[in-house]
Amino acid sequence: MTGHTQRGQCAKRMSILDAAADVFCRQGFAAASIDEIAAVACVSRQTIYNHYREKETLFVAVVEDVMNRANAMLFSVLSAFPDNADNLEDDLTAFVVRLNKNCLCNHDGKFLRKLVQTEGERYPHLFESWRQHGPGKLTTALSALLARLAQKGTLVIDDFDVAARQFVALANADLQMMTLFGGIPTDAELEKAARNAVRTFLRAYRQPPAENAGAQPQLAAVSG
Amino acid sequence: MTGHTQRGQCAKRMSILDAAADVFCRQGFAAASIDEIAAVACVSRQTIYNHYREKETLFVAVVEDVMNRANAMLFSVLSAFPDNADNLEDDLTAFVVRLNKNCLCNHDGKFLRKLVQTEGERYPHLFESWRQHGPGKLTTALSALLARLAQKGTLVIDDFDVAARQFVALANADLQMMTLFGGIPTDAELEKAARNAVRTFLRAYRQPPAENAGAQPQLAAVSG
DNA sequence: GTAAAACTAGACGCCATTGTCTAAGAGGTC
DNA sequence: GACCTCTTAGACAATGGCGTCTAGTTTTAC
Repeated sequence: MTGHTQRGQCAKRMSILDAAADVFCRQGFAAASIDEIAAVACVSRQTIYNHYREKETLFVAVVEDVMNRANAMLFSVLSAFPDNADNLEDDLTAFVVRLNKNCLCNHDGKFLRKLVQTEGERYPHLFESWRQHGPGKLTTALSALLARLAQKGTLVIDDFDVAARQFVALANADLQMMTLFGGIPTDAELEKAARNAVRTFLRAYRQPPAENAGAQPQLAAVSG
Repeated sequence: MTGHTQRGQCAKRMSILDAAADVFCRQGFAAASIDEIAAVACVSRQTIYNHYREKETLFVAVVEDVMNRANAMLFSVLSAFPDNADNLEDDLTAFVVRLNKNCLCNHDGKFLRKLVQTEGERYPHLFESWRQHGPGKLTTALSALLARLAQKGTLVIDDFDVAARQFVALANADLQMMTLFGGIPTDAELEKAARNAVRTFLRAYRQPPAENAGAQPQLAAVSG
């Protein structure tokens, strides 16, 4: 009965979710029509209503689906944060490239950002979840990872949360304009943007080479 | 005939524009209804159709109105960019506070950002104009202003455009999350965010003091 | 005061969309 | 082949918004 019929159903469900994500992202919730979603998904309109009772249910399902994918990807990228300090600039640059490419500048990232800004006030719980598991998690995790580097004496950081936010901000500095209107950066642009970001970040936070010998430089100025 | 009737008409027009900006910003173009705009503006629906032929005309008028205000404000803020290098940290911090408060975190800034992201692909010319006179202008102008500081030997910058983008990115690093979901930062938060941004920017770009003179390595002045 | 212009309130037709319903087809298992 | 479930295409009522029109009221100009 159920069980093997599931494959077909599952395929339909995914097809619908993908199509709906596409249309919702382009049109926004209000302007997106079920008919268009059905057409894009190559599925009858009734099938959509069978799986998801109404438009809003579908919308919530789409968001959760995209969020799950994005969270998994973010976790995966974060787990490859450089651990040792030789070649820190190159390693951090590669990390930023992966972060931008797979989390912030890809389809899902664009969708979630757009969505939160447009429908965030109307669906607060949805936004809350994104905030905690998306960028919130990113900042928290990065903060811990930077702390690890600082503990090794590679970086000098007074406020890890601030540094984490600045790291992300710098990583996006060159791409923000492009991603804002939907452009997808090339590999070369990603590389260059990441290099710029990391250089500036390291200039600001890198442990300066011990000038006098065992001088502990820069006693981590006051945290705000 | 015309001329003095303008006052009443003009008041109505502005009232409509304000109300429409409010509703369009909250609901998005598709979900915004003329009836609601009329109600918010305390004006009959027909009056709206008298002034602006149809919904899209009204929308374009609103965007242009907000853009003009925002451009004027941006110009005003930019013209107060610090010129001399004594007290650079404090002066830059005050500048960033003004920039964030009056250009990026205020109603108009929020509206334009939201708008571009939601309707930008549907109204490309509108977006183009914003891009040139809004953030595009900001980056270009900042780039020139930073060059002026660099020429005085205060800052060491290899790529002014990159530095300008990073300056803006850092200025927003701590506020992005908040402004994303519509929150308006308090004065204290603005101050702190600006201070963090400027400190990191200066650590990365400030001319290092001559090393072998009376050098404390990098005073990174902690001021309050 | 009078005439013209602007504003209001409401009714109206039109169209797109949502969500339901029905009859028929496709695909699988027993 | 019989049966069951999922799917499809299309018809359907209901809703709501847009834009027009009309009749009546207020404001402004002279």
